[in-house]
Amino acid sequence: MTQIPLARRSPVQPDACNLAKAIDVVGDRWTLLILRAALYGVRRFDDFQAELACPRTVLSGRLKKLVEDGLLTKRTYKSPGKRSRPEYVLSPMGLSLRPILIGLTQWGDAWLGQGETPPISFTKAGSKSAIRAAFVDIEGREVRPDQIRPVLRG
Amino acid sequence: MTQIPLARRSPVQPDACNLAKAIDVVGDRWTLLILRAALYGVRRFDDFQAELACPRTVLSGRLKKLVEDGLLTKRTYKSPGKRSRPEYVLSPMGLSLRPILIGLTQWGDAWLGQGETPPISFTKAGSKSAIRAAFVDIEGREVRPDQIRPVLRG
DNA sequence: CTGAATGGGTTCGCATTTGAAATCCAGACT
DNA sequence: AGTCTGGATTTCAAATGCGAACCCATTCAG
Repeated sequence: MTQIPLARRSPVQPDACNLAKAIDVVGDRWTLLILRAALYGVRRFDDFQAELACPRTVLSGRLKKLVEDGLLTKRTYKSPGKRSRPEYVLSPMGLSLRPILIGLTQWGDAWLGQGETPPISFTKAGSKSAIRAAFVDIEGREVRPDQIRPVLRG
Repeated sequence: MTQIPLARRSPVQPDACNLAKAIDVVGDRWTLLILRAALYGVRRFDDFQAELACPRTVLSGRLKKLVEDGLLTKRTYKSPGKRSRPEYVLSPMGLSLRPILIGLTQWGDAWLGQGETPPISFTKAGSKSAIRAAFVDIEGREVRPDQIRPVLRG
């Protein structure tokens, strides 16, 4: 197992680090739960609310921030015979978080699932064997975790 | 671009979902920032504090929770001529979050980096070309995002 | 033309969490 | 004995969170 050498500070200041910026955008419980629901296709205010069981104030605030940050797009839908309503759909920026949330799901399956079969898993279309989050080189071949090396700019 | 079909509810109840459980464990700004630092090798209370600039109360609480949840291991170190101190090192459970945080870093590079060269990137040992987070099938070959299919248990 | 129903919020009051600073504590060094 | 230092807890104001109630516009039913 990779042992990480002791460091007094991280090599990149948090405020210059895109990971820290990403954490500012998605590093919040409700925000992550909203994105989880959105990736499953939930789009409407009341559906989010039923799904998350969170205060409407919080939901309203988080949706607004997600739209401002560009992860969700607010647009209008209209079912026939009903008035038009806003719905919140994932933008490309939001959609591209999918691998990360699937990775986190699988991490949860491995460490928090108490040995039970995961309720949901992922396969390649047309295949039955499971896929997993990993790293690949430029040619799409897997790179094992102990082969990963950080490189600082400069 | 994959368009996700409308759903009123997600296919897995949040409290049965390992993603939701994972979010309960790591879905917090300070927790994520602590893990970020830990993955770069930070281990000691004051080093975390200098790195994060967060209240010591909050840091103390988060470290305790991370130990309880099993992501960090509290152990003792002793520099010669100094008294022994606790340090917080990543457990295997914590280490296995690395791909996810690297993935999130690259997501931030892509969407929040304002076109600048990322301050840190990752390569395969002995190679110069960058690696990226992706999905692989059982044989370690990449699976494109639009090929991913969720499968419910049952 | 009312009146209720529905979806999508906002307002309000209170409880919890957070932040910043001060304090505490144990062991090593002088 | 006194001081320094890393690792925390205490204190209290300020921010954020929660839940419930309320508001608003539209549509449908009578």
